[in-house]
Amino acid sequence: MISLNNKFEQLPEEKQSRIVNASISEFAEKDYETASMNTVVNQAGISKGSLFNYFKTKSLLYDHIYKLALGEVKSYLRKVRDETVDLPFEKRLSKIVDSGVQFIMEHPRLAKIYFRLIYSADSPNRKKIVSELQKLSNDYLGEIIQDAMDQSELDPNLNQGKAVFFLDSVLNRFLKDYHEAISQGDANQFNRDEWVKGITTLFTKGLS
Amino acid sequence: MISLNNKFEQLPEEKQSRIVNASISEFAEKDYETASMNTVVNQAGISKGSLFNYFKTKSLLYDHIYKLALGEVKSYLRKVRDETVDLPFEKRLSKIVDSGVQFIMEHPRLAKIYFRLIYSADSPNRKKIVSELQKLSNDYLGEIIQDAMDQSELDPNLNQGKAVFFLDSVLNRFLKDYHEAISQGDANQFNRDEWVKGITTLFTKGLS
DNA sequence: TCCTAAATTGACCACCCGGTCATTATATAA
DNA sequence: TTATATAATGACCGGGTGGTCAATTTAGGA
Repeated sequence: MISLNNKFEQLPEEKQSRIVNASISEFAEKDYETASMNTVVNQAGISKGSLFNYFKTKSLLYDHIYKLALGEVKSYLRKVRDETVDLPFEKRLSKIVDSGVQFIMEHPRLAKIYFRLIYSADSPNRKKIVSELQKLSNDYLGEIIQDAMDQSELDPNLNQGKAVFFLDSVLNRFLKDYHEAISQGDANQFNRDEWVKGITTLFTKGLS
Repeated sequence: MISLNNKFEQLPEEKQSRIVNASISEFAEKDYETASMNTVVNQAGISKGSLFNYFKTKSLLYDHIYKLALGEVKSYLRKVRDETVDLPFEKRLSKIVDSGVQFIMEHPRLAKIYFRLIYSADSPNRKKIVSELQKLSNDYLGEIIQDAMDQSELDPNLNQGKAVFFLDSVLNRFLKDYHEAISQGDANQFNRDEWVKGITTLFTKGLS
């Protein structure tokens, strides 16, 4: 039952990674409709027929890449969650932001695909993908907020869903701006520590 | 010196609005690269040659539409700002959200172009446009927060820039989700009043 | 070494794109 | 009514797209 039809997975790893690499670059640079299979094959150094032999359609190639990106994101989230279970809320939040920033710096192209997917984008399975990501984020941030409530670092009676929504909004926006700043060269107009302190204060005491 | 070269503006209004209408639909439905001039001319009921006579390039047509959309947004913002100058922060915030929701319902296609532009999008002058929008929003929300600080509804010592960033993040995210929910039919999972109360509380007292 | 089965190739297909421009239709003034 | 200037048309162009498939190269067992 293992690997029925994916000829791609049978390929030597070096060739696989050439293809994956070229695909990531292309889907990071252009949105789904505009990304070109011709560019991918040229950059990967294989023939067009081969690519369409490995992936029957453009949509299936995109699927492969997106799942790969999502897997990376998930493992990052899991790692930071597990590494911070017994830290106080503020420290935890700080680590989350740090690891987000780190992910962006280590995988700028995957980050671009991620943001392209979340905001706008008419990718093949957009609705399904976005709701999957939504759930992922909800579970993840929900857990962290719940922990903070259990430890009485946040009001135990607060509306968890709303808190998650606020946190998610601000986090995503920060990371998106950060990513954009980096990919335009003029990075570190962002003081990360100060920013983290700001959002923690917002959550625990408000702005007043 | 008035209207040197724009043959478009000389057209009878009915024809203009047919073209504008078709263009808005197309740019709302597809992103810039994918949007088709052929679709526009067919939907507008004019010939291709004519459209390219009125607008020399696709990019110039997009410019026209985008400026039109931005004008509508601005007038909305101005209106709600002026109508709420002497209301308390919470009421003011509530009105802002309301007017955002109202705009989305009255101009769903313009809203779609707006969101497409802000997030992702490889539109011709993206960088310039986005920074213009950023400035608009900063000035607008900055003014409202400054007023609240002056009235001691918010801490007079708080970092205004940061406050604007938080508010902008949450507002935009809310409106984006709201817009998406509406355009998928399953609206009003959103309790607007409760949501407004939530964000006001967050800003004035935090979540704890 | 030869034969065969599988992997790889790139010319080719139908289609669509933004943009052009010679031709045609329309409005206006004489 | 006719001559002329202006507006509108759509066939056409070069180029790019996702996808196909007959022909070729490659690999491995006998």
